[in-house]
Amino acid sequence: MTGIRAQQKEKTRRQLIDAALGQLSSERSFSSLSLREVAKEAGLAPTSFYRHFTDMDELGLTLVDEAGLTLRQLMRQARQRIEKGGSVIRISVVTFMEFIENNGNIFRLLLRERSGTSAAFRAAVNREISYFTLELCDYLQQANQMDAEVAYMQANAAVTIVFSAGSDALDGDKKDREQLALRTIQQLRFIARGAAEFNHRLNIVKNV
Amino acid sequence: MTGIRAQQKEKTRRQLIDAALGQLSSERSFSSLSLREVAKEAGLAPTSFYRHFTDMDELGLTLVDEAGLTLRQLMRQARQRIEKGGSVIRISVVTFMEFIENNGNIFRLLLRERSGTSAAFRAAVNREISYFTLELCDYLQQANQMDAEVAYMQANAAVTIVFSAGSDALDGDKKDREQLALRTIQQLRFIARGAAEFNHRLNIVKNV
DNA sequence: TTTTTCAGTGTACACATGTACGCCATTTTA
DNA sequence: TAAAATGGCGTACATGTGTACACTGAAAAA
Repeated sequence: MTGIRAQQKEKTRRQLIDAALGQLSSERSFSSLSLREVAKEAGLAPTSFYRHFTDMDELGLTLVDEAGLTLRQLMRQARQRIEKGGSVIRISVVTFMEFIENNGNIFRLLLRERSGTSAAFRAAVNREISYFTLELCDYLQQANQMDAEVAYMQANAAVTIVFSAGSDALDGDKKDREQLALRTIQQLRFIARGAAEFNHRLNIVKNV
Repeated sequence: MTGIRAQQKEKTRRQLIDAALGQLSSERSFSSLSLREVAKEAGLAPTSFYRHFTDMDELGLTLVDEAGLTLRQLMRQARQRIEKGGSVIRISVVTFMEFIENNGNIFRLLLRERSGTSAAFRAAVNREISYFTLELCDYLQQANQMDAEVAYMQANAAVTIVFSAGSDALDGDKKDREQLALRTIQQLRFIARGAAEFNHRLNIVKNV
């Protein structure tokens, strides 16, 4: 017994989430969405909204979680591609750019709420990004036998660069995005090279 | 003759600008400010606002210009310090962190509107940041005899990293900020090292 | 079967917003 | 000095907002 009632409730909850996501665009931020708008878009009376969320904020935090999920799915996709061989950096950047093309509004949500007016939102977004960073950090340590701290600094810098490029990509066309990808790849190589060198010197010191 | 009238007008215009700036905080973004609030804070009747700006948007763009001005003043300060000797990277980062401490709300404005819902705002902020980047790019070319494109990529990456660190610094305390500064300095060194090496290889190719 | 629970509705209210309009007082121009 | 321009004010209005409240019908529990 699933509970026909709980099932229906879950369904309209999703409608609310999807309604909110659907209203996001380059000229519409989550904070500019009203409870009434979202409820209307979901085909609900305004007051029914409260049966699912106490607040627009609560809905928003749910969206951020949703975005984090999409982000992790992105990473899985990238890893699969990497296992098939090729430049790790290139594949990662290209995958990320594809992600942005297909999930522009979700990415915008993350970008905006990261510097938004709600501390809870900022924390939630930063948490998602830190997962992202830590996974990359692990990878660097394992694949390149890197010092933990050096790996973290590289991972953090790389994620920052990639997210910033993603932000730029949102406003550009296909052509811009390709050029942006090339630049980003080069910048990530700078970082990787600098970190590797530092790591090398660190190893020498350790062995003495 | 200054025109006692124009003089007074300029004064209340400033009051509006300052009122808007004054209302910005970590939990209050420009887009959440209402025309009435700003007018009230400036000691004006709501409708008088229109004597100075057609729109809140127009006020906002003025604020972005203001922020750009502050940013350039920051660079001047950094250059002065650098001329007195010391690590360029360290001095730049420390200066930037000081800037954030003293101008948190202006910096927040830039961060937020860069990913905001108004294309005009985004363009304005990106313009200011590109000035910032280009100046650094010039410096790198001149001081390190760097290839133009490599210098640009380094400058762009460095500015991205520093801005992102600035964003993180906004939410932390003094202690966090110091640690953040150290990390940022190291990351900038990674980038500088990687770029320098690439530039070196480029020179070899050119000389053949 | 009877009772309880609860997702969803419609009405209603107080409140904040942008801005049109007409007025005033003072500076500026003629 | 007379006329025009203009910064600032108060009133007024339509619109959108969050949410309190009482209600309904169907599912779940007793």
